[in-house]
Amino acid sequence: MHNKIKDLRKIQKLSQAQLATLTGATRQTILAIENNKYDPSLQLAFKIAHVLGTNVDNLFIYTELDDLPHDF
Amino acid sequence: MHNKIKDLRKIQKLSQAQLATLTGATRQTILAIENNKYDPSLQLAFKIAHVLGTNVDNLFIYTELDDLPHDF
DNA sequence: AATAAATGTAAAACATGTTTTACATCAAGA
DNA sequence: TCTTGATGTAAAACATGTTTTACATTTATT
Repeated sequence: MHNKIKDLRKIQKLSQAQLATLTGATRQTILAIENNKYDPSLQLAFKIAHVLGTNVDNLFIYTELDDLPHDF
Repeated sequence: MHNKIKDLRKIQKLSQAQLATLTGATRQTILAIENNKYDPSLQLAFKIAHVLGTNVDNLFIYTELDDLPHDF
């Protein structure tokens, strides 16, 4: 799983801190998600997509890798 | 947040156990999500949507309530 | 009515996601 | 060059999601 958050955020000229405020999350969370440290919860995914003017299916790219058990 | 999983699962004539197997989750997880005990992870949301022949934005309904802090 | 399959309840252990705090690095502008 | 804003690293505490196990209830089938 990866995502287009950083790209869309920059298009909107938002900082990580601003996106965090707009989504009710913290800057650390936005940072971690942008850098693929982990994936957001479904709720946060919806909020981010909404703020960035898109939807979850467009913002996040589900890869075949995500079908494998997590210890691969 | 709520979802259409139970409805779409029944249309496909799948049991909770079958849907669990097809998505790599357990029956308890499917049960809990169908009954809104909690929301799935983003990965699992994508897998369920895929198995049920739809997408995340269609399968899950994000409500205004989800914008409130969790202690409301 | 009896059996089996499907669904529901419950709780502990574990995995993942989020916040908080603090500090480091990088880039841009004064 | 100094300062500021933005981004990155790190780790502990906490919240949420998932599995495992066991058992109860409902629904369908014979």
